[in-house]
Amino acid sequence: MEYDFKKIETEWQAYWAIHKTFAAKDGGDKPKYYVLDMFPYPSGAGLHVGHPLGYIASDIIARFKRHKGFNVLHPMGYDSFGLPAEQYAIQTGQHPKITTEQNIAVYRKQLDKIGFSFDWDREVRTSNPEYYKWTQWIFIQIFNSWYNNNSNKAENISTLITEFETDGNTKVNAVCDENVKSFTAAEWKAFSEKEQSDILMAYRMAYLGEAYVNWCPQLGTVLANDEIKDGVSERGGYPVERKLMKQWSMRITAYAQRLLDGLDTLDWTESLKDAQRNWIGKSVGTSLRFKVLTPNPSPKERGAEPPSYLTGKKEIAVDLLQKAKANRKNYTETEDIIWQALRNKKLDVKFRRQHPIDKFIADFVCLDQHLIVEIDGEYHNSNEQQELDEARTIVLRLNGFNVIRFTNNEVKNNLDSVLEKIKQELAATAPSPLERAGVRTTSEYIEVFTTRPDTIFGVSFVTLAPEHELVAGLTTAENKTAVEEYVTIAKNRSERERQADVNKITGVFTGSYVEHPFTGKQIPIWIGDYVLAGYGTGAVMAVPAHDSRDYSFAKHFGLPILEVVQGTSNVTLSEVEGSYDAKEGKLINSDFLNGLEVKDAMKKAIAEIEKQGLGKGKVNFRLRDAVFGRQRYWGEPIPVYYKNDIPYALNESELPLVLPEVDKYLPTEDGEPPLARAKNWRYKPLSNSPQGGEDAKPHTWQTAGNSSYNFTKEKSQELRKNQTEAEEILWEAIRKKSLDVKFRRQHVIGASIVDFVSLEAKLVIEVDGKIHLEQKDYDEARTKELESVGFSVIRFSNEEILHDIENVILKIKTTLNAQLQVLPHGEDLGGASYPYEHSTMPGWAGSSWYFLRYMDSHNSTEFASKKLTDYWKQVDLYIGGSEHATGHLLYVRFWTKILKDLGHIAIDEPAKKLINQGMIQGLSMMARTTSIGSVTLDNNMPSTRRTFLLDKNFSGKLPFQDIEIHIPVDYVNFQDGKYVLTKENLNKLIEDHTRFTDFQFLNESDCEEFGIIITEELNSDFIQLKEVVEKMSKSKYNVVTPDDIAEKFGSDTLRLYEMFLGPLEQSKPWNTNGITGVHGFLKKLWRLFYPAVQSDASTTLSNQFNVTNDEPTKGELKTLHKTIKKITEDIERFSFNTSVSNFMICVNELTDAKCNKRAILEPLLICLSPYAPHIAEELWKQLGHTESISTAAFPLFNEAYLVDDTINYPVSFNGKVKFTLELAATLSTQEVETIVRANEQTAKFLDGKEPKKVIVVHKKIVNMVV
RNA sequence: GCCCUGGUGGUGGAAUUGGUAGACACGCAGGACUUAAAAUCCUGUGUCUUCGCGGACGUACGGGUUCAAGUCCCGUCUGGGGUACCA
Repeated sequence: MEYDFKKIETEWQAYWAIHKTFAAKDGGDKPKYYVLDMFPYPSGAGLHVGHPLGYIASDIIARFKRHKGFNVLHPMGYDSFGLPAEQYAIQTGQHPKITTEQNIAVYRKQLDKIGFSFDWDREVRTSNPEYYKWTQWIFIQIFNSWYNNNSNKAENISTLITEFETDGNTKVNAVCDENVKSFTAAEWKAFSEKEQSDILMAYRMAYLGEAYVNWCPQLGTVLANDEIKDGVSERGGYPVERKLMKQWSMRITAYAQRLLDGLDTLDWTESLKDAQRNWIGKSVGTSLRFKVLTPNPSPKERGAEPPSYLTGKKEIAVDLLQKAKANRKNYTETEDIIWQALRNKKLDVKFRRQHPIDKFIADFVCLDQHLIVEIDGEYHNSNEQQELDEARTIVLRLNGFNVIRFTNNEVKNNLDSVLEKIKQELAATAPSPLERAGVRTTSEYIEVFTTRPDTIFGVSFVTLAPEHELVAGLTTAENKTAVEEYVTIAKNRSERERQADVNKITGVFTGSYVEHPFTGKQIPIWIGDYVLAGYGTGAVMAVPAHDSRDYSFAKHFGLPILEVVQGTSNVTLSEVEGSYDAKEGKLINSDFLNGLEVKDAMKKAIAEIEKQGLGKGKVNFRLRDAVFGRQRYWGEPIPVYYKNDIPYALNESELPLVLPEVDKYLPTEDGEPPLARAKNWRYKPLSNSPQGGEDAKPHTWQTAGNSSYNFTKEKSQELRKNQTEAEEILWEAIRKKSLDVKFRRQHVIGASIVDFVSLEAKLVIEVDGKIHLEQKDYDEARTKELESVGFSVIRFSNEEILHDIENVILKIKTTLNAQLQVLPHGEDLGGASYPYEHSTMPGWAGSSWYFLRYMDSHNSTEFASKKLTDYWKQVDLYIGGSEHATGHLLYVRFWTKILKDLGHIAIDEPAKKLINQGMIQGLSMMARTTSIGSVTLDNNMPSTRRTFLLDKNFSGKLPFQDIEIHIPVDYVNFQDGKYVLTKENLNKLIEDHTRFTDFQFLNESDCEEFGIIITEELNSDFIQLKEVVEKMSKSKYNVVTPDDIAEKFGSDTLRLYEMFLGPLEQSKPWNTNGITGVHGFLKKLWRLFYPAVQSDASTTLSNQFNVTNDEPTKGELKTLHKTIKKITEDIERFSFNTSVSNFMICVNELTDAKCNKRAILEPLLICLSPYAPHIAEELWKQLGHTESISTAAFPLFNEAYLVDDTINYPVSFNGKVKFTLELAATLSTQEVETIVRANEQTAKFLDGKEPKKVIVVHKKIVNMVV
């Protein structure tokens, strides 16, 4: 019998499905093991060979652990909410639910073919109401919690309210919004409901807050930071803008430190942990406050005077300015030297050049200190000119300016002394900085965050983010226009633009100053968009000498650069371009910090800052709160409604809040999200509820008072656990028949507990047991009571349900339809109704807890029972792509920690061990083409276009441009080590794809016709193609599906080959070339069981099952145990590619030994079964086993079989191996040395010399140093 | 820029703690079987050199440590991924 993989694989896949071979047990004696894959988003394109890579690896582990005696949980499901299905819905109108279901069906079929050992009974789909009910429930838990810094965990919001009621918020130490005002208990009680709600919102872990968000207009939604790549949306690649919006967010920042610390406990790759560390971005520094000095008086305040820098004579101001401008463009060499020096030499004051003063234009002017520097050219030497100069000086002096003059030569030859003189002059004339500005200090402060408090004396300006709240207040009148213009532009710049011009330096001066906390100097306040509003305080103290960004800004605007840290190289900053950012060196020019090392200076600076009350040590995180709302349709509705503008969460019993139907999947005309289109989709408290009407609490259906409500609720929970057979059958049927409305069982209505109820349809179904025969009266009264609260009631007897459940369901359906038609909706209900939140949850909501749902996926009363989450605990092994490093993997850790804090689960990290599988890229096939003519779209007209396919190596001259196009990989042959497209396949391609209709190979007559000049002979049979590695995608015609491979070679081959390609974590292009190797291996394995035997007298060989019970030889046992050992080690370190090699070695050796012994082959099958389960199961059965191989004990290797009698010692001279020597393993190192020394070959290599040293490593190697 | 990774034959990749570099597989070359093809099997295959035995050189490059380096250390180049005015 030949190896018929198709038959074997189909049969075994069916067997596993029927026998539920891989169903996990919720308990038992075996230790548990939880292997999880990242569940896929079911896209329309289906699976390609890259997708199953990680699933195969996890399946090998799952199967291996089963062999090792573990109770394995290995589930699979679908992350089925998401943008693509919705985008498709927008285009086609097809409901995303349908698209998703179709895609899932395809996925499932593809997955089943590969033979995974998933426990499909536990499947989850995030878009199923039974699932997202609990996603919504978790949202509500998070909404109802706050982060208490004292206990360092999230707590129920009620503990905060209690706190408010007793002490106000003065003693509260919480993670909350920054602008929360303090209040007393009395004030709290006096607040209105709206005010209280607003305050609580500032503390809630899930909150509605105004923040700058990433808005994507094309997708019509906001996006989280991790959903943006390179400034455009990850899905679709659309531009993203910054926009101030009110949005649901999650206070993940509260967990920044714990998310960081938790990483140390995890067995994840260092690179992945690093990615998270970077994303969280902890930086330790200090906050520091700079006192704001009031702006110079505005012209208004001074009485309509022109700005202070307009010092020219008013009558001729225009002429002067023009002249000055001309002069500025037309400067002498000397003027330029001094100008550059004045700008850069940190004179600490601002100079202007060619500035009008009275009727003159002075060369350089410092307005602040009333100093003029003039440069005298050659012609100044004449007497006439000297007189003129003197007169000029007098006029300037009269204007209140001091004047100093330098000659060209002085500047050129001795710039330093010139600068020194200017300095002295400045010092002599300078008023104190504060006097100069005529300044009074204000009570305002600018608070900055810095990680370099040691460089405080290097601060030469302060920069605010354009959005900083003080910007408007600090801007002086004369800077107002410029600042406003700048702020407007900066605010509207999209993320992409900002990223694109990182090097473009922009900014504007406010006109105001702060006071340096230690020197008292006046420091200008600038605005620059290199400062981010959202990080730290939105303001920085700029130290251009020691921060590259500050440096560029200072250079660009000619601001002073003050060096305060001397690096080890002793090069001063003026000698090199750029800032010195390193955190090592000695402090200079820094008063009390002088001479200290950076580290010590930091400590001292912080101490001093804290002592003087200027600020304090502070930690900042780069991590931002996660935006949670999405203005999209295909996601979980956020279970919130608004009453009087106050958001309320739905009650647990009202969940799920089912996604409503809409006419279009687009935003409304007013820009509201799609959910706003839903008709009558409003929150409706019951009209006749005692607390109904305007003041209704969000309990809707209960008609009894609270005390009895609590009692009945407890009872209903008890009843749910204690159902009769008929009730159980009906419940199953109701759930399975998907009646379009949701039923609850043993639900409290008024004072009664009804068997089944649909709150939506207001329909109660009651099951009457035997006792009802005697209590008809009571039942009737009960029915009446229910009807009085607006419910219809139908009753079924036990018999009806047990014997004709179909009919019962039919009746329910009919009643339901009737009921729904008469039932008034929304506002018509009589009572009040309130709008729901129209945003849906982001994609990461459902995936942040799915690993918990698998533990208890059918639980309808809890997200997962405590018993089961305690049993399954953490995921033991999680496999998935590294692209989720800063998204999913951070959020899932966040939710796990919250759920733990709130007491719902016992673990605080979702997955102990995580492995990233590499990406499998596609191998595209490119052909060079040149096209002639044009395509006509009219079907009646033949296309006049002809496209010639050229060889990869085509050399020659084309009359038209050659373009590379993708050739579908299915049509490409691999021959003689080259990828080629044959004539035959080209013809097929033309038949199959209209796109290639006008394609043809180039021939000689074409060349003549179109003037194509060729330099080598044309091949008319095939052309060679160029291979390019890129992403697998339909448009690149390089997709290879697992189905293709399974069809040709079988799933076992596919599994082995995917593993054989290389290390799991490495990315690699898909290449089918080597697949014959692993397929051949399986055939070779098969032949160990079905060796070729001569049948009868004929010469033909046939394969008969032939396994003997003979005793294995020592060599065979060695082969087996060597393999067991290697495989076990390989699996444990996830080195699947080497496992496959080892299987090949083993089978090769056994084939050589013609081994067909059960004692060898049986354990080998178990080893192989995780990798190639179908063939293993089949041969296992052939060996006479009746049970599946899947739980057969994994063989243990016996060291005894591996011990060799002899060791083949390599003998090396000076580290170079010259020959080997087979010696008994029992020999000591001494004996080995003696033997080797005595060896004749040794003598040859020693050439008579005595070795200096002989090293013998026992059982390894001998080395002689000559 | 910063962080993380990798660089080994024609190709994918082995070499787990420093101990015979290139396992295993593909490809290629030659051969067997076959009318032929497929399938299967056998032999060879790092580079240079030599008729051959053999010899020399080889893990991106340059140094170093060591009896011994793909592996450890220092420096440089380079591919890939992540991240970015985060103060």
